[in-house]
Amino acid sequence: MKQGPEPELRRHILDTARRLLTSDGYAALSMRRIAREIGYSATSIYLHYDNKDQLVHALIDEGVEVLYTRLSAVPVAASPEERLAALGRAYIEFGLELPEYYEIMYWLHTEYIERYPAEKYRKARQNLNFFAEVLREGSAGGRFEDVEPLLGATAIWCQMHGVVSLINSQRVDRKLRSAALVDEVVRRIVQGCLRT
Amino acid sequence: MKQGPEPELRRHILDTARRLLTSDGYAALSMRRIAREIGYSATSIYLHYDNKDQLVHALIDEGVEVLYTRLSAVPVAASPEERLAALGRAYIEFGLELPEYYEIMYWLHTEYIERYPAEKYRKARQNLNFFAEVLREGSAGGRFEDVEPLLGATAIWCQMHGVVSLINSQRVDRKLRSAALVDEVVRRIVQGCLRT
Amino acid sequence: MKQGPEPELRRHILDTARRLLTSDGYAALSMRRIAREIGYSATSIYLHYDNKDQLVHALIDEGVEVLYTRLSAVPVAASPEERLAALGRAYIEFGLELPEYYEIMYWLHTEYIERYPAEKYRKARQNLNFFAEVLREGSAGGRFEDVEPLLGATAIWCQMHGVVSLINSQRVDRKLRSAALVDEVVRRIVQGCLRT
Amino acid sequence: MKQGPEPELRRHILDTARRLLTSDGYAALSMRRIAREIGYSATSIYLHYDNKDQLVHALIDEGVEVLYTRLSAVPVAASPEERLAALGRAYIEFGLELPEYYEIMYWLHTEYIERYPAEKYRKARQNLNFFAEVLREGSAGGRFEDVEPLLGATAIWCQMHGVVSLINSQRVDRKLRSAALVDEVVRRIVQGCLRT
DNA sequence: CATGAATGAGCATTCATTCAT
DNA sequence: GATGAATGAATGCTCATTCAT
Repeated sequence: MKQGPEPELRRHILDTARRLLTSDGYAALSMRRIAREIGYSATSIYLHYDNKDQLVHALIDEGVEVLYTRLSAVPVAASPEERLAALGRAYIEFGLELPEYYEIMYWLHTEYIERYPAEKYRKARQNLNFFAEVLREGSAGGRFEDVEPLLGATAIWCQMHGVVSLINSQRVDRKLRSAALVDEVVRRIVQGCLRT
Repeated sequence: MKQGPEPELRRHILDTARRLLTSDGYAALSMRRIAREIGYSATSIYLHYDNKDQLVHALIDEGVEVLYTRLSAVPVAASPEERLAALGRAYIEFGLELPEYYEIMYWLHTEYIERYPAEKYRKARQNLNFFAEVLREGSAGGRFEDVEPLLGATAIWCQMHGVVSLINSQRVDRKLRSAALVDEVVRRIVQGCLRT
Repeated sequence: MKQGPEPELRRHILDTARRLLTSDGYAALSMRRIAREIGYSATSIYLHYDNKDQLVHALIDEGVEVLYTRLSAVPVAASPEERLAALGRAYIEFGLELPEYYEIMYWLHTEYIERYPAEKYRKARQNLNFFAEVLREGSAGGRFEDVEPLLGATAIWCQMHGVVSLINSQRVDRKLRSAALVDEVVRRIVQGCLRT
Repeated sequence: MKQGPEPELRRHILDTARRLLTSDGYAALSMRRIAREIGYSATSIYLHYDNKDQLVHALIDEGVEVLYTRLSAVPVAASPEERLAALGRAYIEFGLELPEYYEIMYWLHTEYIERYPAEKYRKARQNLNFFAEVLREGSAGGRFEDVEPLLGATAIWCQMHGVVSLINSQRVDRKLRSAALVDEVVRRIVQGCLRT
């Protein structure tokens, strides 16, 4: 990957790529289209990214990074329940507020994931640890059911990813307010952990 | 949409399209590839579907239909909890066993959703009713928390869609067995409904 | 390879390709360029040839075929010397009169040869047999030196290919008449075989 | 052409160009690839060569030069036959041992020949004189047939060029050993000159 | 019912070259 | 001497679609 001291255009490229992806869908993410949009020749993009793969990977990288930053910023809480709720809410809000960052991580077909460097992949998984950790705490404190942390965290991930994914693709009944759905999902995330 | 008296080829087209989609990915879903695969000319497909949109819509229709059939076949159960678990399991199994039916509904949908006829869209929503119904029952019987049924059903949908989606796109840690994750998700679906 | 009953355009394509190759060189042999030249869209060429490789192979095929036809047409002769001279002259004349057929067989880089079907390759070699055969005859009759026929034929091939190649690429001194050079080469071909 | 006081980079450029040409074929001979390979920017090459034409011409120049040096180094011999054989062998060995020097003179030449300066062209012809000279000697001494020296030399050139060309492009039957073919060609070169 | 012929638009990528620094 | 940024043109190839038959 190239890494010049001129990151302006790189930013422009990434932002435009993201905008295109969310506004016009997967098919709009073409080198030519991005170039046209930023008013440069298609060739110019190749001055900053060796090929489309690397550009897409850069997009994914940023998504992973931003999510990590957001989860890191979740303040400590009085109880595991509260912390879990806060983390879940942070994840979901990230997905809803920055769909252009979120969707690139999930919309893109497996083909891009296959070529995604294993090392970065591991970093992406790190975000799950926030959840595994709080499950461990809650479990140790006796408040949460004893469930294998990775398993529990992944199940919670399913809930969070599901709600972000359905809302962003506008599949949720219009009669429902998104905020209400998010609240309910968060409530179910926590309740699903409690010892019965 | 055209509706000739020769449904054999239509079947052949849809099946092939689905097979291509899951075997070779999104990019393989082209009129030409389908035609080549079934041994007909590309033009022939247009005798049965006006354009690619309509073909894709037909694929989605079938997915909705098959899911409906599966959910309808879930037997009555002794308790709302059991019925809910059975319904959830049925949904998830549908998504995992027939990814070629499931993915086209959610993965491709996003690009075709705008052009998807509103009337069919409503029919797709019907599948949510199975879940809203059992929530109503459980709530009436005092076992379930009192939650607005559509809201609760949608939250459950998030859980189911999330797990299907993450497993099928192979994003779940390989250390986890899919079956275990599904069990945990189902468990959390039920527990999320219980009165506390 | 496609093989429709509509060979007109195929002919047009092949002829144009050959003309371009000899007039404007290797780089002019592009699908788009051919298309532009024949007044069709680039896509149309793909209706007749699956890809560029197959088109080029078709060009080579025809060259091999025409050469074979010409060598076959060389009449029987009174002596091996005369037959050898006639064969050599036929080969060289083929190369000089139909450079567009000859050059495609030799100019094109090895990359095309690597993908050339082995079976056709063998057929191309067949043309060497005409020469091996007459060497065998001459040797049996005691007129020619005893040299392994394949070896001798290949050495003669070098002479023929060399003269065609140098004349066609205009490397021969302008003071020399081509006809004189060809005569001299043919003379040397025969004399190189004679028993000393 | 530019002529700076820094010939190191020029050397580096030419060597790399040649290496690329023989290792990865014709298509690899691009300014960008050369630049990448030597670790300089593409622009830098233009400090030493006005354009690709001039670079290629420089490559050809060197080929002509090296061949001249090799032919010059052929020691005097007892007889014209021996000297002719030695010269022929030297030419062929040059072509086979240094294909990166030889091929650029003949393979690429065709596309660049039109723009090759006439003055250099004449120098290239000089190499033919070695052969014309020995023909003259042999003829004077009565051992060789009386053939116009330029004509004879050119005919011999055809033989040498043919064998180098066919072997290097791997068109010779694998059953044949290159060394045997070269021997036979050299033998025929000499025999073709002898008075009968 | 079915097809072959045809096309314009699009794709990712590479190229030789220029120009300001 | 050297470079980064930039570009227009070109490449092989695929696509959805149309139309006359």
